[in-house]
Amino acid sequence: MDECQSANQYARELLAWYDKHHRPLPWRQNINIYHTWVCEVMSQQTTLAVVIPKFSEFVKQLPTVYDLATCDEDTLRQLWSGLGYYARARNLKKGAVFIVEHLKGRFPQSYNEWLKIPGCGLYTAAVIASICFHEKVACVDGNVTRVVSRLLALSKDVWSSSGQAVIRDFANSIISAERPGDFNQAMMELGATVCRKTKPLCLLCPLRSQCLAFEKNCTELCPPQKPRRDAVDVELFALIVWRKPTDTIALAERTKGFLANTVGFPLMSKLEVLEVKTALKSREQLQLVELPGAFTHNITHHRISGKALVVRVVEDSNNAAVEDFWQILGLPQPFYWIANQAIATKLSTSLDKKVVKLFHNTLSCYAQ
DNA sequence: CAACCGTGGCG
DNA sequence: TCGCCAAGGTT
Repeated sequence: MDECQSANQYARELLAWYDKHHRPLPWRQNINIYHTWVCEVMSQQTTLAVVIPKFSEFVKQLPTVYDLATCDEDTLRQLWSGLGYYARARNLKKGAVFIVEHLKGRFPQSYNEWLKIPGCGLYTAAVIASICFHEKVACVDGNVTRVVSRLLALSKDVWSSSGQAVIRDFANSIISAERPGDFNQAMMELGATVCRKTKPLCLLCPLRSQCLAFEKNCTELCPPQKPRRDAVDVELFALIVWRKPTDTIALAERTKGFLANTVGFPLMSKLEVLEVKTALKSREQLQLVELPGAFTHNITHHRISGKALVVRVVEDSNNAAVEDFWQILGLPQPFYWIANQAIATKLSTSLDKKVVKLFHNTLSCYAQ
């Protein structure tokens, strides 16, 4: 029963600290399964400061799982704009549709059931199950990994799947049976505010007396740095197909490469730009202009230097020429004509917003 | 299992 | 300014 005693001590100290010091996050006001699900998916791989306003707007516009399941894609994109990893938003909606269509709108009630929901992995299922259903299952995120690796003075291999299993097993061995949800949130809160990656505030830590890394004075080595890919430079071109007479612009659902499955300007390599130029030689009604200026944009480990090309459709009567051109180049389908004035409200990704800014800057230059 | 994917904020 | 990073999941 030694193990039980010490486990209780971890949880007891941690929860006492949490009760006193936790931050008042909007989704903690009162427990709501839908809110918990949305905020946890939103919070994946991002920072809470960014999530908080986005979360509030999201649940204001889509207050229930029914609203999410039936919302249009454009609304979803706008609500997710700025959060990145758009597959999370698509999966969230997929999950809502699944819950409405196959579960009669009744949320899954357990860890194992939540694991079946799209975009819901070990972490998210554990958080939801513990907070909403008091299931005794520990979540493991970057914070929990850091806290546990220090408690146990683990200075290597905590990020691999086997290492994560070790972290998870330990967290499960000390989780509070009475308040599993608060325990999980407390571990993350401790990692975020006290047991920080750099300059941890050990003197304020409720688990200090049980922390091996503190005892050995090796918190800087625990956990080891996450392995990262080397940065890669990429040159990218965005295609702005512009029907000048009607002042409309083509946006497409990109199907591959960067920002796949999002709507915006077709993106291409320098090589593909050459194909565009060749295709345009025999089409006098389409004029190609490279916009002055450039933009930079990072996507994971890619350092993108981008330029924008305008394909100007001179005569509006010639819609067929564009269709033809689009198909020959294998540009992403389907594509839509959007009024130039409304274009900013239709774009969701940060990269597309940079592109359109370049375009509008140029237009205003010519107007003067 | 390693690689992949977006973004805004911060030191 | 710029590299690093943050409440992961999918393939």
